[in-house]
Amino acid sequence: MNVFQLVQERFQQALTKIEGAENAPAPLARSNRPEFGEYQFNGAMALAKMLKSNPREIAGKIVEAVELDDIAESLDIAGPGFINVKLKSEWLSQQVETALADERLSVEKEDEQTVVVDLSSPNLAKEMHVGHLRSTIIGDSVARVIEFLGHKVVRQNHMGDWGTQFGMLIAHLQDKLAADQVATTALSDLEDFYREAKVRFDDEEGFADRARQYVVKLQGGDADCLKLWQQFIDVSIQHSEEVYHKLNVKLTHDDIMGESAYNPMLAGIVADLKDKGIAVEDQGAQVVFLEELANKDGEPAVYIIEKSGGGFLYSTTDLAAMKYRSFDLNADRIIIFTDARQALHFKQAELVGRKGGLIREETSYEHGPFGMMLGQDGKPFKTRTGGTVKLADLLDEAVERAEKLLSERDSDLTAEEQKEVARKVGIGAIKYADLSKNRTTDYIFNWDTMLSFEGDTAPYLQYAYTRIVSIFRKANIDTNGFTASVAIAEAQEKALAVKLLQFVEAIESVSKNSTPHLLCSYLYELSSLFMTFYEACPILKDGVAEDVKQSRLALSLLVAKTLKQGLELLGIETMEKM
RNA sequence: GUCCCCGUGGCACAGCUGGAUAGCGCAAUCCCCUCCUAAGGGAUAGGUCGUAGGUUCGAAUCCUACCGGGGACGCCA
Repeated sequence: MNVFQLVQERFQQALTKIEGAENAPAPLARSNRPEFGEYQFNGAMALAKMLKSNPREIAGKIVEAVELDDIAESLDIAGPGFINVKLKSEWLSQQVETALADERLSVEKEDEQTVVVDLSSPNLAKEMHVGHLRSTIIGDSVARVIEFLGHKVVRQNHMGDWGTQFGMLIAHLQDKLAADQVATTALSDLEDFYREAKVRFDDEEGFADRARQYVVKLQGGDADCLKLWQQFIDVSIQHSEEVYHKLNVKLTHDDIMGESAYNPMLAGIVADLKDKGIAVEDQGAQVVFLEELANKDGEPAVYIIEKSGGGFLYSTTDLAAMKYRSFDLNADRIIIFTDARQALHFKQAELVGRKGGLIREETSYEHGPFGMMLGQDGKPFKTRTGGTVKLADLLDEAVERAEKLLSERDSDLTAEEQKEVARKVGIGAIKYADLSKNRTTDYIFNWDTMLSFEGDTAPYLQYAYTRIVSIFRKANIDTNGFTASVAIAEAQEKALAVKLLQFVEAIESVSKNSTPHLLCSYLYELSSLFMTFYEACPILKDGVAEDVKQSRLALSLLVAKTLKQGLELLGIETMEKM
């Protein structure tokens, strides 16, 4: 049950009964003040203008026409013509009871779509660093949400396993082998190996050309190259999977669909686009000129799909991926999470794909951009020694800090339990710090903010959850199958109930916009309202009437269930004690 | 040069299709643990929403210009 939608539909219906307003929009908003009720209809003002009438008069007509008696206790016209909807406590109580009895917490499934989510996509030539965090966890969360809403989600880890950098690595490895050095040792620290190769690529005469030749050989299926390449891939994938495990991300080996997987399609894509007259040869390379993105002088933008020396680029791979996802996987939506620098690339890719029939008309192609992580100095994030921060190290640090905090406080947890709690808190804090931001711009990485356990953080949400579980434990009541009749009386109870029913609104907007931060803020607000309720409305204390106690227990339990479900959709774990 | 993104209290951020007195967290000051876990609650202080125009009954939100920051723009991904 989506309350927002329900109320909006009722207003929409009401408008059809008013002459001249039959097709008018029905703008509804959530109220920001309790005295204005829970929802407000803002359409009267615009409508009054359209009908050349008085807005408050129009509002009066709408109030008369709208049928909300079953759910609203009052409809007030305020200010220039706002219609404030105050929901009935009895109705809210009943909705809470219904949601509590429903495994899905009253979240209905949507009509099933096939949604391809392209996430994480690390560059396998390097160890995962902090910059890979966003694509991985934002993609993971959005995929979970869409799945929860009843869709078929195909996760695709578009690993960077096929570009120029592998030619570079192979060339370097070849030289090391020729010099009788043990290659497996060299591979054990991929990061160093990559750095060495990169230095040679940038500085050493002739090395870059050799590297490029290796790429062509690799893409052409040369057996020796493939063998060396495989060595890098295996080491690197194993490393990524360790990180995913630590991060509690739902990505498996089966989700890997790296760039190399599209290799057999690349030549065909280019040939097809040439046949259709979309791609042409220019300066030795195969390119598509895009008039749609021309500058003021009429010069079209250029999208290169094959290099002058032969050899394909990530643009070619992305076109192949587009085709595969749209036609073979039958995707209704394709959502790609990468950093914002690639925005133009994906815009161009879509233009080319649409022209060339590489994507079905009904497939939506969406890029979910986000900013890069910067250091305090505003430059790309580095360690004190100048290296990039490894993602695995960041995660370990978070867990260590949580462990330290836990060991400093009184606790009835065993050492083992403490460790587990610290892991969930530490990892949760990092993920939440990132997921709760909507920035498409670059943002400053700060250890202390990211590893804070106070305020608007994951531990705050986890803490709210444990508090509720603790109440039930103390009262010796099983949460499984617990039901009670709910009777909302206090303001804090009502605010909490209203927020609880808005869970579906939150996750639907996450699905629609691919923005998990909306779920973060929802869960934070819910927790915050619970904390207020918890302070103001005693549950187990002496003097609380039995029916009130039962009602408050039910309300609390629905909060716990919503928090647990919501956090799970963010990929953040909960615990019974902390 | 062209295009894209961003500019909200000391810091870090929310503000959905324009709506009623711009929210939240850190940090600051002050309260609250014989009481369901103080990783908490309550209160105070702090903002001409980059600047200037425009559209509108109404603008942080839409439009234009400018300033400032970041990014992308043919053989990296």
